[in-house]
Amino acid sequence: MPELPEVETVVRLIRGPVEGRRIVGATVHWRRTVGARDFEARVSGARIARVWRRAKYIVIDLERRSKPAGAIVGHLRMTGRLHVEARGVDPGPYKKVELALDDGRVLHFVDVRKFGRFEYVEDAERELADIGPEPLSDAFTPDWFHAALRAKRRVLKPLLLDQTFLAGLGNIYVDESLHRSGLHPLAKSDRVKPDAAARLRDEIRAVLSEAIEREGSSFDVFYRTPEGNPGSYQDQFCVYGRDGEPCRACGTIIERLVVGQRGTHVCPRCQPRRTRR
DNA sequence: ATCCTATCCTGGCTGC
DNA sequence: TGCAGCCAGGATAGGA
Repeated sequence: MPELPEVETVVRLIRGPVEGRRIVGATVHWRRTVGARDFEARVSGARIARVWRRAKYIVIDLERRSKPAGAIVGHLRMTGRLHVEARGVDPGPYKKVELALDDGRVLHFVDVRKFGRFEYVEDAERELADIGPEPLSDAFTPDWFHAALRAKRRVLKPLLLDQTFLAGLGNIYVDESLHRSGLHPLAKSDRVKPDAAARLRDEIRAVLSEAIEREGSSFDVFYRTPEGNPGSYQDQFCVYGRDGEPCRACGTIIERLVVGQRGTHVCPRCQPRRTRR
């Protein structure tokens, strides 16, 4: 659901309203969302220095007296939302945390379910140290990718979903990237040839970039940008959620299977189980 | 090392 | 129409 493009969209739209603001008060409506009992004390009075993204995490760097003072690390999981509203706006029954800002506005963390997290940490870099490279960064080179795939002996799709291997991909964008590269989700990672790895790397970057341009994907009521708008990348889906419909590339009916307990969508013609020749 | 299952949650869908 | 039951999904823990 919220994967890299959706989280990136949230970060970009939250950044303007909150960077530079001071948190003048914190209200926790659901304790498990923030974990620690002292969340309110840790964040109250701090200034928001920077908002950034790592994988699917939203990081809000804090400072006190111009010195780093920990961070808030948020994760939307499936249904979390972050948005800034004028004081007095009721975010509805699923509100979990709210941060009052010094301009009178309020940053809301809302979640229909209770999987999302919005926690204070001393050292965000350390907390996120085990995550793999950012697919849109220069570190994600074809050579690195091919070597990394070969070093693992895993089924391709679950490996791509593994955040310690590569950051930010979720069910939707993995299915789309695999389709565009002509690779089957059940392929073994160590059997992916250098040119196929390079192709997959390019398609991952293209899919993510295009999805960011379109402010992510919305196909149910859950994901909305902080401004309340749906994304539009769902209109570009080639396979995700299209089982039973014809492949846009070849007309073959898209199939749904389960890989690593995840609903998985493939075109059996574009993504042959065994590599041709 | 890798894989599999359960857990957390709730709205929405399916089938009777 | 009403309702029970199932499913989706990201991350993580624990077991095989």
